Amino acid sequence: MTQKDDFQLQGFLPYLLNQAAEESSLAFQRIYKDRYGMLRTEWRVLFHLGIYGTLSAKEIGERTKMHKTKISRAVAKLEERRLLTRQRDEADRRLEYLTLTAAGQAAYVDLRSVAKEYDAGLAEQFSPEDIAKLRQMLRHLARMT
Amino acid sequence: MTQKDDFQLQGFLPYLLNQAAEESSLAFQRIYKDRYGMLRTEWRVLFHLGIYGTLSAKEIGERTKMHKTKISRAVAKLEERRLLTRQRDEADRRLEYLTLTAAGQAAYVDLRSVAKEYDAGLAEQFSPEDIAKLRQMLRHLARMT
DNA sequence: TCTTGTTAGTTACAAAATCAACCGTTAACA
DNA sequence: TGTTAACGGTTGATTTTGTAACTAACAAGA
Repeated sequence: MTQKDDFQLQGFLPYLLNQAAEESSLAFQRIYKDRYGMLRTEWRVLFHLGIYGTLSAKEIGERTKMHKTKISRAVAKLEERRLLTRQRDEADRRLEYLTLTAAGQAAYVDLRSVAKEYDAGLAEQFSPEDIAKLRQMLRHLARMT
Repeated sequence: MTQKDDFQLQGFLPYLLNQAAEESSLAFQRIYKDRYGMLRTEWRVLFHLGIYGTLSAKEIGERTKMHKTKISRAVAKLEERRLLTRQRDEADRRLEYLTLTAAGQAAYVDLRSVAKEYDAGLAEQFSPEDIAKLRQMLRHLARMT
């Protein structure tokens, strides 16, 4: 209970970033979980395919920095639920191209609109300049510059 | 591969925050893991006790927003490694007060100095005003205002 | 051709997180 | 009191993640 030293955990960036990330993901998580039974890994894959169209698992890995086993499992789940299909590349048979089905597209479009609204709700708590600055700094910290 | 729509995942705050949090925790994680075999839950408990002195598990939960089972298991591990001790509250026998041992204090002091340096390394990538603003916004998003 | 190495992706097993049920203790109140 | 609910904390079962080893396919050089 007693203050023992002056280190501020609330100022430590990795901690602060984690808390902010967790808190800010909570309500959105509930939506994709309740509505589609998805995990974080799964909506990420879904969004990448929704945004970029057909991609291989490898390309998704490069873009998300998720480990390949996570992607493999997320893809398997999404395929099982008929939200995406795979197509083997005949020129290089190690590769599989992943594409959303109509149902997958629909799920993506739905969740995308939720995400847009959700993001706007977060952003409106700050001035447009501050939010722009925040995004820029986060991209830099995430090495997504 | 084809651009299919204009939604920017790189602008979606929950995603961006997660990526930044993950990336910025990586090197620090390696240190507490390699040096003390700790998990994220464990260094968080250690830091809270190091900073605030004696706390109950419940108080740690309020401060960290970690689930009580996580705390229970982290505390058990830290006790097992003789980094903290428990003392039952005789007035309310449900409560246990947790305090770092000398070894726990030493681990805390060591990791705190690592954290300070680490944080400084992150912070110096931006101007002091920008970093202050970032911290403030993150605290707000984390509801730690 | 025949290694040897690398790559895309999967699988098996261990470690960790989550969730619900649980125990002992205290509080509320009929 | 006696009974019921709430609380602090733990445990066990299930789910999810992480780590390594694996398969199948391709590539490069001798």
